Amino acid sequence: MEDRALSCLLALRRVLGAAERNDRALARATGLTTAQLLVLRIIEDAKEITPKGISTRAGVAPASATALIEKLAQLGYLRRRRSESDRRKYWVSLTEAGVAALHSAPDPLHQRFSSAFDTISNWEQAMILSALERVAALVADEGPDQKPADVGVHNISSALSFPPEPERADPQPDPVAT
Amino acid sequence: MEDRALSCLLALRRVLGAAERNDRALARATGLTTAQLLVLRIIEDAKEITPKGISTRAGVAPASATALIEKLAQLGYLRRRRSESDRRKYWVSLTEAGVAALHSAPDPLHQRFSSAFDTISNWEQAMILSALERVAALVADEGPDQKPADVGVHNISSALSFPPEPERADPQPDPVAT
DNA sequence: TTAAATTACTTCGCTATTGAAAACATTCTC
DNA sequence: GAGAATGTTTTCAATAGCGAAGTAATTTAA
Repeated sequence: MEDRALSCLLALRRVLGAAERNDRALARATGLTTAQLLVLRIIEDAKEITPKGISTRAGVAPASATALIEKLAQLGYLRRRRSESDRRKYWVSLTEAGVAALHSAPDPLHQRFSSAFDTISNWEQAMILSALERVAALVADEGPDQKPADVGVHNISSALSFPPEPERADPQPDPVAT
Repeated sequence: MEDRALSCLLALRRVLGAAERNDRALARATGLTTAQLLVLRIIEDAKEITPKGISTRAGVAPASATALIEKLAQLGYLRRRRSESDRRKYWVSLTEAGVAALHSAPDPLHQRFSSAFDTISNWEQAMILSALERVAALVADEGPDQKPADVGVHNISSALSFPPEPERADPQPDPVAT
């Protein structure tokens, strides 16, 4: 059992190494950080999302989300419009340029992963996703009182899709001053 | 299906993020960075090693090795002595304090992961390990011109073991001025 | 309705890390 | 040897990311 935990950590380390090597290549090639690209991807996936949502999904601090958004906005890749129902927050979405940048920017690791991922069987995809979510939870820095035991297959189904952003509304455009 | 690949990458991102945040927690608690701890481990393993060797094994830039060594030297955890055969370089080794610090410093991530890991069911452990191995393989970048061996560390370093240092020589003490 | 607590985001100061180039030492070549 | 090329370490400027504290909007409670 010990060995298994260690093996997990070693596997993670390999993944990490590949990711970091990839980051540098990407930054040199496209001028976009992996984190920036990830944010673009998240926004595209969500259509519209708040800084908090980005922070949560990307696993970065809120302060970092602010910086990432600001940078991408400066590049003209996204637009912001204040929420009407809650004026503390705002909605971020991709511009044409953002979509273009996202799709033209190659991310070797993500592409490699995605295409390889597509070739494996459905149930294994689900298993992998579930396992990763699980590991993310295990490693998450939260209170010591988790509830780890008794997890079954329902885990997998719950891991299958993003929790959709609950709120959806707030139609009118309402630009945010820089 | 697309979503699943993305979700995997996002989960991975969160794991890496947690590892990094963990580094900071470790730093605050013990005054040692994961990278610093790794360097201590490397030095202990090698008995005596040059900055270049540290840089290579830890997978950090030479400039970073300099900074790490400087910091650890200030803490009194290591000593340096100029090489006699080649006066460009110098040898780094642990002090008593360094050995003590190394052995008393816990690695929270490793520990937290391991203990959490132990509490989950056997089949799920196996599933997670299998999935991680799979992901590592999917993501592996055996580039034709890159030597991926022992590059990129930073986090999850607790799971490391080190390749042996080839060189060995150069005995006499010969302190290096700061 | 007002005050307190919560939530969302931003600003600021800091650290770790890096690439590029400087500063030296060594080795190679003529 | 002299000079060039190579190798080792350091300095420097830049950047990403974070935590803590601050601001603003919302919700809860009294």
